[in-house]
Amino acid sequence: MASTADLTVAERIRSRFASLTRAERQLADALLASYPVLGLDSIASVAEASGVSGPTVVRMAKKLGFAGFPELQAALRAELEATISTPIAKHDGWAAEAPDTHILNRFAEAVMENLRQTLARIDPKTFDGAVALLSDRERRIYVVGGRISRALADYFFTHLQVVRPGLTLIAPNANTWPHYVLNMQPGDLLVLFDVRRYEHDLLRLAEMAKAQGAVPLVFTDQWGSPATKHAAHSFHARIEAPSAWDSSVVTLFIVEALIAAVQDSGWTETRERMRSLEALFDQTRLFRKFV
Amino acid sequence: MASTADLTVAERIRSRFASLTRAERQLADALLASYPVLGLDSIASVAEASGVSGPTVVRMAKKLGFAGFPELQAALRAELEATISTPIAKHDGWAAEAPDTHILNRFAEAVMENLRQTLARIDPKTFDGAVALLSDRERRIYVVGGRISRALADYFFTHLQVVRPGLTLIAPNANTWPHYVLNMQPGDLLVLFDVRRYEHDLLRLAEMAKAQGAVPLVFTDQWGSPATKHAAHSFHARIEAPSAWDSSVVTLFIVEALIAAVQDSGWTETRERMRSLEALFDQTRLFRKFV
DNA sequence: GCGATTCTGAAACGTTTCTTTCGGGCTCGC
DNA sequence: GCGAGCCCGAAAGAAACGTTTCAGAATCGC
Repeated sequence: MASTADLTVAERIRSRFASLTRAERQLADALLASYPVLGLDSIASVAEASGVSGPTVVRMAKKLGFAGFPELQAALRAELEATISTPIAKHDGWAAEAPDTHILNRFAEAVMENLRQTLARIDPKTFDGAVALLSDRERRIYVVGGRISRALADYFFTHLQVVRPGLTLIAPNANTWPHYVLNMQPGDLLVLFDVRRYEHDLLRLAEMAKAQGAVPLVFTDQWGSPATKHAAHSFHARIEAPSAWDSSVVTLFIVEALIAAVQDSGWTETRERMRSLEALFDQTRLFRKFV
Repeated sequence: MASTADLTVAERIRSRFASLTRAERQLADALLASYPVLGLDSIASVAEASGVSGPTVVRMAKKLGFAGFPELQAALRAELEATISTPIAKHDGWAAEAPDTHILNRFAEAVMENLRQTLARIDPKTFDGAVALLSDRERRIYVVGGRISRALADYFFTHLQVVRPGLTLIAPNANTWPHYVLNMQPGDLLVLFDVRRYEHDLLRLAEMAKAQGAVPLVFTDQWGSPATKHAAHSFHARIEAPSAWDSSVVTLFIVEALIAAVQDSGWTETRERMRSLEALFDQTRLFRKFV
């Protein structure tokens, strides 16, 4: 059956339509009419939906070159997968002069796959919900991270601080955390970065904050920090990498996208704040004018 | 079950993710990663593909509000039928349930384009050269970043510190920088993060360090920090984003790939160091054992 | 630390599904 | 009109599938 190996099920049906019997044509019509979903159902369902008997379904599957009906279904699933989720990590995006096995290209492949799968998991409602919370100027925002994710927390804090007031970066030392909780008002946000290995203190902090009426918002990995149990919203970034460590690239992506969205939601204010910031920089002559 | 009756399977998974167990999360992740095709396969296949057991699949189906796995499959087929008529997401890898114009998808497009173009520009020789320098245990390494890129410098420092000794994170305050320069030996590395707007002090630091015999290594954007003039190697990450700020995602990508490469170059030593680190963590009981 | 609780997969079980058999029914040619 | 040959589905048999049970393992709370 090598000749038909790479044809789709639909193509096989059409090409052999002439040699099909009456009942088989009736079945073929039904399959093509609601393609490919009907073919993914059981034989009994397919048979009933197309008004033929079970054996007819099996016979046609064999006529089309399959060993049996399950093999036809497998072919349908394979088609579907190819149609729906073509990997974005096409090789054209790679460092062309390095071999495929170079760490750069292996890493690129992993990161693109992480991004693709993470996007498939993000619920836009979660995203928009988080944006709404972060945009609410009435709420203070506390930001905290773990050992590795502290840099991400720092990044988040630095950027959002430009967009809006009322931010606090919680110090790394867990001993001081109760002090922050003491100041939290109901409705305040606790933005918490926690990727494996999850830190117990962060879970405690989330619990304490929640008890105080604060709203936890968690950035974590695909497995999920235990703190997500208490979270109003949580973001799960896929972090796999060809390395002894996990990749934070996708988490950073989410952070940046969130900040961009918050910034959009109050753009006139943000613009004003950025202008003020520019003026302050000019005064301190911290930066060169331009390059 | 009326409340969840009209949710998609994907939505049900996401909304109940927090209440899933470890194995169930692993399964949920796999299902969403190749959604919806994987879920249309048999329990045995799903279980194997996601590395869990059959019973786990059944249990999760029930947790999601279905009578059993077949009912979940039926729901998937129904979804597929409903969406199959609409043109399938051309932009594979996007958040399929959000419109193309949603900030998430616009950001994803920008980041992937950044990654592609950056990879096309990276010379593997530069990369390998930097790896060789960073792997040389004879050289001390000083790490410094600008206002925004400080978080990246921090991240770089934290990870490389596990891989090898001899790292110093330079404090943000430029006043103290001459002290560090004073201690630099010829051959030492200065890893410098500088994206626009380029900071004059960082340029000065690079000049001073070079005069002392140190070797500057610069992470910057596509336009290039002025400090690249003095650099032994420089990495230009493309940083465009649909936002008022630049994206650091690709820079972080290069950082992680570099660290992975350095780690590979001295894996036996790295492994030993990581074990020691584990032991230290165990002693301080800073982390929970696992998920 | 040490029980109580929860989680998890191997194995057994019952069910559904797929396949084959086989005889009635239909078509077509003469 | 009549028989040969093909088509078709009911029913039985075979295989795969989904489900439940249960005991070991991991985790949690004290």
